[in-house]
Amino acid sequence: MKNYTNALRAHNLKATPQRLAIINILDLNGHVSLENLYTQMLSKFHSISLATIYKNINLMLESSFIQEVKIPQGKSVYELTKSKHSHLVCESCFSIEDITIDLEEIQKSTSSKTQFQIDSATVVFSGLCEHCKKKSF
Amino acid sequence: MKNYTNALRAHNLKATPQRLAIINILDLNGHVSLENLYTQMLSKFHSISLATIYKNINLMLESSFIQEVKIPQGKSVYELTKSKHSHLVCESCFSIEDITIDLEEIQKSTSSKTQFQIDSATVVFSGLCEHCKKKSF
DNA sequence: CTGACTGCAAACGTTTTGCACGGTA
DNA sequence: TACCGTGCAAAACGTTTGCAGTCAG
Repeated sequence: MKNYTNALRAHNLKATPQRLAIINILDLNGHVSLENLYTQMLSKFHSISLATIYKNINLMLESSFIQEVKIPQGKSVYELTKSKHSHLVCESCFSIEDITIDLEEIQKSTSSKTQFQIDSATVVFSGLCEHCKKKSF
Repeated sequence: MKNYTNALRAHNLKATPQRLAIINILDLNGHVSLENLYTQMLSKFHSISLATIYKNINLMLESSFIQEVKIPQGKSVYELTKSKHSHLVCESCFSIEDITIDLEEIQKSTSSKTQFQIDSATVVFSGLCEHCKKKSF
């Protein structure tokens, strides 16, 4: 289990047990909704406050330690900030996978077509994951 | 000004003045946040209720008459449902442009790489619009 | 004329805030 | 020890609901 103490300090955040637990949950689960995170935190800290969760999520968002992923037809989930990637959302089991895609060409042609300067791209593909695709027959 | 009465009826929604006004605002503005919509509605219906706005937005979302666009770093906006397209969001003036891009290739290669069945794609490019790009020098 | 829609007020769920206490560095 | 962080309670928001009156079809 990776130790995130120094990573937190590098973002000027104290390494409290609650924070380390939040990060570990994100690390293990990949993508977690707030209510899911709260539920998991409750099993580790029986008196954890929702306010603490919110405060930490917001602090870690501000310092870009984590990122919010807005799901088109669902609730936001949070993930540790990692290298640029896109998401696949299963509309049946609501699982989320990371995927790396090359948008270079599209961004270039879009930029030149519109004169818009593109700094970042958010891409979410929705459909059925491998498992649910099979089940749907 | 296009008349949306029949379009509403086709979705089993009565063509009330409030609804027609909402639709016209979306039509004229392209993309509108809830608070912006409420403000604009207030100037036409001095006693419009926020509840009415919400009820109508939700009904029109359910019938796919309109769609929600979740903006990565901002509030959701609503738009009339039109042919498939993506969005360019200016992080300086917060304007939103529609754009059509071809994702065929990327979807195909992503599908075969992951075994994920892709049914739809949500793409938002963020950056600077033509106007703000010039101002930023 | 009847069911659907509106506006109001209240309820609800989610997120934020203030404060006293406790823990990290 | 000095802040920063936590937990609690209350407040602030955003959204939904119930209801009585009104309107579109």
